[in-house]
Amino acid sequence: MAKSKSLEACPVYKTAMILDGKWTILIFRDLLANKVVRFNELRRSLGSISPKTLTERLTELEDQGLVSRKVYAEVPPRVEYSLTEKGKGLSAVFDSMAKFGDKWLR
Amino acid sequence: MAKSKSLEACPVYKTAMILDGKWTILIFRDLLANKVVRFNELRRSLGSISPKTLTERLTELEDQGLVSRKVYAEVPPRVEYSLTEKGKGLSAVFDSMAKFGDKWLR
DNA sequence: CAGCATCCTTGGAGATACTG
DNA sequence: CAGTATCTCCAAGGATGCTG
Repeated sequence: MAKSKSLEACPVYKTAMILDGKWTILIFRDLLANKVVRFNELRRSLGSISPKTLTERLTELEDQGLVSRKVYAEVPPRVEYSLTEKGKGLSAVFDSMAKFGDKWLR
Repeated sequence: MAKSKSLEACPVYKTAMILDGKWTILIFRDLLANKVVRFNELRRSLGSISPKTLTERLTELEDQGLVSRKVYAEVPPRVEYSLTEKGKGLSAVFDSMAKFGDKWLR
């Protein structure tokens, strides 16, 4: 979903832009289910995502304040991802989507 | 958002697939606001969508049973689009997205 | 009016190899 | 382990002209 000018005012549209991307909702799903996840852990649970794409999505989500990234100064490196309060705010959206899906899709 | 195998079971994911596409949520927005809309009317209110794309989206939505298409045997032709009950079922999703947007975005 | 047929462009994502 | 750097590709959309 590419950006559309003139709609940056619509809260529904802005929320939709957050959820855009082939893997985004799956990342949220994992982060909602597990409080804290590491990079390769997330990568494995998503299945076939490339590291480039995962990094891109996570960086975007972090820049939007939806995901927090904690780096531990260890060897080997450890990085943990989790949802911020803002990110957790999306759970209501997911709930309503689940309800719709359960009722109308298959 | 391209399809991902193995997730056709997740109701959230399936709902997200419905909403995918650059113009889809905007089309729903118009159809939720106005009970009935004609092709060029929709086209104008969306702004810069190409007729090809609008036809594609509407056909998809019709195939999914979300939008109903009524053709009147008149000259010039008149075609009216509106939401089905299933389509209206998405309003709860839009509501929760609006709430999130209002609270967290801007 | 409501599309359809064509051609073209773009960027999101995949694959793979490499590094601090 | 957690990424970065490249290269490649395809499908979603855009632009435009035509038609029943």
